[in-house]
Amino acid sequence: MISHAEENYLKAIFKISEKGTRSANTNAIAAEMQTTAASVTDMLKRLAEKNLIDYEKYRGVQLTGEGNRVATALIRKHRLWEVFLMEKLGFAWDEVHDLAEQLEHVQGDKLVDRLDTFLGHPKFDPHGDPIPDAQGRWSFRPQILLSALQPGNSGAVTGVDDHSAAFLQYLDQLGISLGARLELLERISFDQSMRVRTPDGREITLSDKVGQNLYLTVEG
Amino acid sequence: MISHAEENYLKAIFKISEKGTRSANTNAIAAEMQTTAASVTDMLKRLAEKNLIDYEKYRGVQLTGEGNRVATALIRKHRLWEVFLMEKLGFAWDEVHDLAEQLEHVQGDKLVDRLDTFLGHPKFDPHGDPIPDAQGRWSFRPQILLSALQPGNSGAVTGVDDHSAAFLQYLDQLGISLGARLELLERISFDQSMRVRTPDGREITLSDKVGQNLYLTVEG
DNA sequence: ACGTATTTTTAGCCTAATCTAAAAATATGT
DNA sequence: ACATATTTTTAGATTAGGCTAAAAATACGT
Repeated sequence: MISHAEENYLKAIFKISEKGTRSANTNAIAAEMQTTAASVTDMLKRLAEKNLIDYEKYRGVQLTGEGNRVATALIRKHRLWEVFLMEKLGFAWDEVHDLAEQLEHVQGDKLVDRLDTFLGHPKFDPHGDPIPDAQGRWSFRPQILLSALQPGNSGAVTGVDDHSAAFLQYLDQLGISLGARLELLERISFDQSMRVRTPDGREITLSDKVGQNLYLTVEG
Repeated sequence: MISHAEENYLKAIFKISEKGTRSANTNAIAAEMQTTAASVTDMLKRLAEKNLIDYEKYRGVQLTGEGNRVATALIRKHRLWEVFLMEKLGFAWDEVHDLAEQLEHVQGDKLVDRLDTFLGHPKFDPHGDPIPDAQGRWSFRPQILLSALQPGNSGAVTGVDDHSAAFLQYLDQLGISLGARLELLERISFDQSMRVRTPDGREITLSDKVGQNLYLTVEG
């Protein structure tokens, strides 16, 4: 039996390890979980005891095969519920995260699999993040940051890096949603801001910070 | 803030009070919650402290207005999720209870209301139990037990009293689902068993115990 | 109405998960 | 390489929720 708290720690460790830059050390986990380092140490002992992580004092942690399986299943559930909330219940993409955070802890493999079928086996969630399948396999697609695009080229928005409500609401306000085709017209060398053409033909200016958080897939 | 455990106690107290026969005393609550009387006493103190119940030592409990509101909202969520699981995900009616038991604790009024809209504002759940609306108002419809029906009369199955998987699976096996029209042909005086005609024209025999757990609505 | 049975509460203990403060280990800068 | 800074762990306390065993209150049968 794995508690909700334990599940959340496994997910946090997965996320940190995924980024690869930082090692999954105690402080990083504490920051991700919004808790104290002492609490994290406590929990790491418990997770190691259950063979969900490999843990050596002062040396950071790594998920075991089983820990990875649990974290992957959790992410699958989270992202499938996000799709449900947006596609079926009409929530906006900045509203789904907190609800999915609760729904992902509902137990029942049959539930997840039927939800997956009901939604038509989606491969990506409303933020463009991949949804692992029932066997834990991930989908990939080539995507680059808007800020890495050469002026004159265009692509479809397929993901965001920053998942904050503030960023997502700003994108809504700009009329940019997942799938929107953007053309990079010009890069301003002074502040790295970008002049971009939106799907409806408008020309807008985006800051470099926006460009660093928008993933595009360049067509054919 | 009300914890999951507190919510479950409120729901249990509601259920016991609803039946009316027994008062909501400590032992009844312990039985309903599958726990000990000592644990119940502890919790009752906490719930009284939060003004969710009226509690006098040794004298049983009653929900306050607020306690009733919380319990009603919980039942609303539970039953809406049951409808979702059966109608949208194709679960059988003996499978939905345990999943709904988890889903009902997901917080978010907007979620419930949107789910309600998505499902078309159902008034009854897959077991025929009424679903309170967002204001806590209940739907009623006239229904009587099959065992109280006069031979020669017929009605549509609109509810079950026993919600156990064993009973529901037996009904499935008999080809009796919600909405099925049954005609009571004959009552056997020896053991109170009943000869009944099913929607597909078959004649079957049902025990009195089955008759005591099947609610019918008699048309016109 | 009085002794017995039942119900309910109290008391004391347990586990999971969290916290703060202090100690220990590791990392870093000159 | 050594003093200082940072990170991590330990120690001890807290809260929610649950348990068992014993005590107290209430109910019941004759």
